[in-house]
Amino acid sequence: MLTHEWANTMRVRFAPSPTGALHIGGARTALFNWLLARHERGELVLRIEDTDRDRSSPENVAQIIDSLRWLELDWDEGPIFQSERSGRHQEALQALLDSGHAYHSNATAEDVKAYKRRHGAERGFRGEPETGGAVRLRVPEEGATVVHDLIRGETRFEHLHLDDPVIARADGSVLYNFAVSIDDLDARITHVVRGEDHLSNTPKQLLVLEAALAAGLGGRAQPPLYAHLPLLHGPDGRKLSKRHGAASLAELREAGYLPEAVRNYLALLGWGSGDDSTVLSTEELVARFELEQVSRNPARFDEVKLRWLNGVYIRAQPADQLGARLASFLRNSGHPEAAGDERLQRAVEISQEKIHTLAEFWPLAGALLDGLRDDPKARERWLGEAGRATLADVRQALAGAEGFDEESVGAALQAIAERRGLKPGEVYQPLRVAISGTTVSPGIFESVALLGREETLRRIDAALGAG
RNA sequence: GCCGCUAUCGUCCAGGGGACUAGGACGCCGCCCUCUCAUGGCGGAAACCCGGGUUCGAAUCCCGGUAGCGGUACCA
Repeated sequence: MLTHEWANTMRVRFAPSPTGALHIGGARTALFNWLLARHERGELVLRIEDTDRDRSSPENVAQIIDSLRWLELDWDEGPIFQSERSGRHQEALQALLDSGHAYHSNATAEDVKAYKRRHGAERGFRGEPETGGAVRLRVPEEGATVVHDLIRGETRFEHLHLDDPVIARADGSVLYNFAVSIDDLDARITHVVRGEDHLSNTPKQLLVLEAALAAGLGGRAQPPLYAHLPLLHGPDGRKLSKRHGAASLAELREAGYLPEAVRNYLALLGWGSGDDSTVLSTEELVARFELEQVSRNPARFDEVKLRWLNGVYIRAQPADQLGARLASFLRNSGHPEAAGDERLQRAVEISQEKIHTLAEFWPLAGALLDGLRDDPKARERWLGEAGRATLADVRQALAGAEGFDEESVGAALQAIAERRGLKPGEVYQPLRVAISGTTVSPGIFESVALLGREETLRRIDAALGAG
């Protein structure tokens, strides 16, 4: 990775705007910056771009930081709040005004349109210096600004096509393209890694940077190198939004995804490991991550694949760790009593290979911890006359079983199937419905053993008496 | 409209002039395992956007078209 001669350490930044929750796209950008910084032993700066006073809120800031923490991404500096840097911004703005790189302009959006109608649609707006109004950056008439993008190669923007951009409002407050440039300069950022939607902004920022440097701002610093990441889309190919599936990190968390699985999955969106491997620990991701391997194509967020990957991580982790995570998940998702249940750990163990997300645990095994589920179809199908007859046998066998662990339960039930000449399922399904209320549960022997003899018989009796 | 980016299985990622009868993963289909649901194993269907050009040879390089996306704010 090339480093600037003016800096011996790579410095990258993640700069979310607190106008909403942290989106999956934003999280991917954060992750890529984090991976890059860790891979290159560089530094990551967190900056909150809150210059849009109307849409930014402290709640959103807290939410974003909370999401980053949940994803277990850390940073070396910040959060720096852009809004707290207005003094510096004013100073820089004045310097550009003084040096003639910027000028006051009262031109409105309508004036710009009219200008283009006169000069041709492809011709950028150029204003005349006035006494008041907004501040525009003076774009050089000749030449072009070339973005040497680390992912896309060179992209050339002819100055002819660029409007003189407004960099400060009439009230003096600065705008995004200006604040970003000055902040990157001051923070001595060496590499800007962000979404492709910023590619078109880059020449403006480069122009601000050049003007600032020419005006004596920034000391020995130089403009950063840029890398524009392909955008992330929803499953339908359209922009990611709340309308389809989980769109924010918070929703992913509530859906029971594990942060390490989310990191793994997100890393695969727009980046290839180089050797076709898909399951990569965070350590491996850090070791392998290269900006050069980042794809230029937009990617779709596919929750189905995330779910599969999440299942891989769920199965791979130690059962006691999964138990602890499930306890905390249940506590936060409306089942605090189950979180404290001493049988939870065992219930988790017998469910581990059957669930893909933390949220899938409760529907599968919750009946073992609290009460019966209500599934009329299941009762109708399995607790009819034949089912109840079988169940009566099952009751007797279980009541008289030697012990009540998985093995003895299994032995007792198998004996019934043989004696009555039934297929295993014909014995197990009535029992499953009797003890859980539904047709889906962890393994029947394990489930019965977990319930214990007393509770199992109680539930069987209820089923036998019900019809 | 103008400016820009992108284009390989349904999706993600490989392949970057001959090793391509285009590889891996998810998903899908079939079979096996099996007490439900899963897991696991085996097998299968499935793609180089279109048209020109360069070349002995193009998925790969060039041009054009088309499509998708982004920008075009006194938003970020």
